[in-house]
Amino acid sequence: MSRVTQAEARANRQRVVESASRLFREKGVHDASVADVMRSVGMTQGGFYKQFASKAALVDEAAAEAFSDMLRRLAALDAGEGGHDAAWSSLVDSYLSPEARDDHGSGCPAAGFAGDFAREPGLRDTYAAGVRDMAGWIAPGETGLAALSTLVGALLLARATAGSPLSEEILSAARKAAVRLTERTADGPRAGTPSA
Amino acid sequence: MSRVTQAEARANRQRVVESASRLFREKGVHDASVADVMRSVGMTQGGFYKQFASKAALVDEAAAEAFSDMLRRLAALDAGEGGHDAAWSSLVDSYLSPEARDDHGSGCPAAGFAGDFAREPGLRDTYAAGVRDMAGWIAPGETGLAALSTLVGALLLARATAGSPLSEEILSAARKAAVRLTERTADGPRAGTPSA
DNA sequence: CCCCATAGATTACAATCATAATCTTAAAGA
DNA sequence: TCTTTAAGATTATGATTGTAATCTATGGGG
Repeated sequence: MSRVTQAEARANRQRVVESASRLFREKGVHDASVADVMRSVGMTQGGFYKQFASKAALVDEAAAEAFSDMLRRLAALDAGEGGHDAAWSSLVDSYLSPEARDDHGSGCPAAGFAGDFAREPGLRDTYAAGVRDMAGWIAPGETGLAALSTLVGALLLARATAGSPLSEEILSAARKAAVRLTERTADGPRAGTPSA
Repeated sequence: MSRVTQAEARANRQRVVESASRLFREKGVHDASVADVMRSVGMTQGGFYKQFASKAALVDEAAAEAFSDMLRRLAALDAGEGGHDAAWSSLVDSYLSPEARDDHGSGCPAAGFAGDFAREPGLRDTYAAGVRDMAGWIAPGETGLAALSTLVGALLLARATAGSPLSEEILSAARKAAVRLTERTADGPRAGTPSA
């Protein structure tokens, strides 16, 4: 069986990207094979290279998809009551929750792809753009970058120590620290002010 | 050629563990094969399973080795002038330097192994113990855990965005934030005080 | 000095992988 | 309707992997 509508083919391609974005975060880029990804959408690996130049190209698209998904969620948080401060506080709580720690598949792409992009030059632009956007949402300038670092580091440490009581301690400690990092400093105008 | 002194064999085993601890951090656990590790110490994969039960067992030993190495370096920092505060400040600067970002091989095991241990239950005890020790060195209680999260997150983000100017921005922002996290709070006794 | 336990070499194995050529069939264009 | 084109299936390829059996020769204990 084969040959579907152009519209169906485009939808299939999109389903591949979306499923890949989950699988790559869940099992890791290396442990999710092309065949795994295709099978997860009910297809065989046959048509893969008709749609993607290589697995690396799919990784790139999957990361982009995951980041844009995350940014959509962040924008939705802003629409709630309490403005951005409340949205940020809410993000910290959900980002560093035990549920988010255990759910690798739909978690933060900055954390989920960090290990895989660290050794792969060439397609880091997508990742860097996503990180910049996420940090920018948190707070402008250095504050956002520092707070995002804390979130990502705590999530990864909590995942790698899951099962130990230390894992929850890390989440709890980082929750407080992240909020503290975005509070106004006593001796400055705003914590988020760009540096010199 | 084969059969060496018991002492030589023990030394060879140790060299394997040490080389593995570098290689696993440098290329990733998945991309450093057993044959790679053995070849890196001038041997073939033949004798590997005479010394280790599995690759996972070597990963465990390699991580333990990397952590004890890191802790030795931390202890050495404390021996310098200025006491622990100066040691901590010095660690932040070196930990979040561009050199440390680019040198995956001898870098922090909490960061280098984070991705690999996140999906591998069973041998997380070694990793958790190492993380606890490192955080404890930084500061007691939640402060140490939060500061370590910031360091690890920033290092991983900086690595995954290396080549982009964002990478240096992350390092710089996190350097300031890490120090700030360990400063005494204005409205509390000590930042590092254990929580409720 | 002799026997044997064993470190390490050689070789083999069964999986799994990314990639690709080939085939089939139905959609798209005329 | 008829031809072209491409989506997806089937199958193949060559490399790499973790693991392991087998071989060897040499230290170490007697």
